[in-house]
Amino acid sequence: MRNVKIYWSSMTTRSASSNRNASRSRKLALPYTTVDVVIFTVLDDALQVLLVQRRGDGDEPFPGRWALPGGFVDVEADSSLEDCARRKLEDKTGVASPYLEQLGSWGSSTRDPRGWSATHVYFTLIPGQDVSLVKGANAADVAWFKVDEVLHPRGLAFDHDDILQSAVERLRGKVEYTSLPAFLLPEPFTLPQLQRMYEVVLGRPVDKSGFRTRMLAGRFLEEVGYADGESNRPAKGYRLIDRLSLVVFPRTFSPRGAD
Amino acid sequence: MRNVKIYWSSMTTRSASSNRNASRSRKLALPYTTVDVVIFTVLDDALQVLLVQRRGDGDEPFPGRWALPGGFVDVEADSSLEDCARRKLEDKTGVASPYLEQLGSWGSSTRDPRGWSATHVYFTLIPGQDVSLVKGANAADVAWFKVDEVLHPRGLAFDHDDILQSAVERLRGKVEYTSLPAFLLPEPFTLPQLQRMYEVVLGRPVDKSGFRTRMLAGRFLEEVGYADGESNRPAKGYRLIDRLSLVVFPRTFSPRGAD
DNA sequence: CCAATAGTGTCTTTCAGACAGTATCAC
DNA sequence: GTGATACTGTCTGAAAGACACTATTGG
Repeated sequence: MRNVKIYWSSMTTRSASSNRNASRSRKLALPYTTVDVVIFTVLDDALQVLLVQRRGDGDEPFPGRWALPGGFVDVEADSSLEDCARRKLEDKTGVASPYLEQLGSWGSSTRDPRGWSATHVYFTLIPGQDVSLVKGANAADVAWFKVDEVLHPRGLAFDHDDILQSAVERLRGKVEYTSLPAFLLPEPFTLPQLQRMYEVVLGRPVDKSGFRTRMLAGRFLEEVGYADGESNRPAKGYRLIDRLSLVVFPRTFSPRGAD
Repeated sequence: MRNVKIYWSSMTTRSASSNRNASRSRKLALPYTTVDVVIFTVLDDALQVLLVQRRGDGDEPFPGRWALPGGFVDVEADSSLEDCARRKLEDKTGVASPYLEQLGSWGSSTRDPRGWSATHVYFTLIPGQDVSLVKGANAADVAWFKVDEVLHPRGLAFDHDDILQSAVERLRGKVEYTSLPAFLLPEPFTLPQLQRMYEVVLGRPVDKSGFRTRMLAGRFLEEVGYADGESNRPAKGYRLIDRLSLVVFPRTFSPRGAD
């Protein structure tokens, strides 16, 4: 025998102030709304993440600390959350990545010292080579960091350690059964290169034969000439048939149900 | 050769107004922040979702239309997004469901006619029996609906059709390889009952033998006596060892890689 | 005995994992 | 030829799918 409130509790409270279209001058305090982007790449055979150093002066929280790129939603400029995320990604990297996935949202009264805030987090994978140029042409406050070194010891601004942790788990999880790592390579790429991406992200070797079978069975790659080899047998070049969508394999790479 | 902005664009704009802890009286407009909950159950051998009818009077948008339960984050009362979702769930159902998963967030300038808004969506599964009492004790504006009938024709308020669609896809997807449907049953339950939950959600029959092997191999159930049968062999009763966490099976139920 | 549902055994097919073998380049 | 890397073939073992079989209740 429980009781049930009939109307939306907050809704009711809110409409009691009887201003419908006014988005300013209200009674109820609104949380801050931000968007952050976790940008992964593989450089130097290591999984890396793009971080931005917060300003050391002024009155902003976490001065001088490194953080995920992101910021407040701009009601005038951003038409949607994904739109906002895409712009932040392009601002920092110059890359208009087609693949952008929502990771989740984090919101609480304590995560930002300025007040109640909620952030919508997206993540993406981009080819590292494309961006190194940008980084070189810039100052020290945008940089790639090896994920493992960022996570211990933890030290990012806000709750970005938690967010990054989640992103890495999601990434490693999905790599087991999707074609995600293909987004880490510039096209055209070879199967051995792609295999390397899987190995770097997963942190373990992958069998060559099984790997090739799987990739080709996925029907998401199309041949496009040969890569110019170094001094051995040249590998076939491939590119994604559809650079937007992800292929899901029917099984994971190695069933971990070993007990 | 791309260019890179050094500072967070929105952040900069914002701090230019030079008020750090003030959460009111600013220049920048803030989006509305809401939380919605997709509450699933199985009743009458059908997957159902809890909906709330919006008020027909007043100046609120989508009067009289059905919507997912949810509403504005209350900065005073809610300490976090999940906290907020849990309260809304309990308000509507009286159930303090241990399992609550974040589905994603939807935010844009157009989804709410009152202005830029972003909603954080959670979803949960609860035993239908527990709640039917509550519904009986109440008026007509909280009710269960068969998911299939809600989705076509679509007709929910806001973008709740899209959200529900996503929730159903996520649910069906995860049911293939997790123990999710166990949350649809009151404890103790039997394996045949659990199998039924899988079949209802997936919309197809599941092999008995394989099903039992899988569930028992998952080591997430513990025996607890026998169910009092009707007029045939009584089944063993089980309950979840850990009512909070989900078990992930190494493979999906039926590899859909059939082309 | 029968009906009905719970639970098990067994065969087959499929497929990942392992690894050995072959192919094609530079020198 | 050698060395190096790309690519393929084959065997094996584990597990899912299908389905027949046994078990335990009430009447």
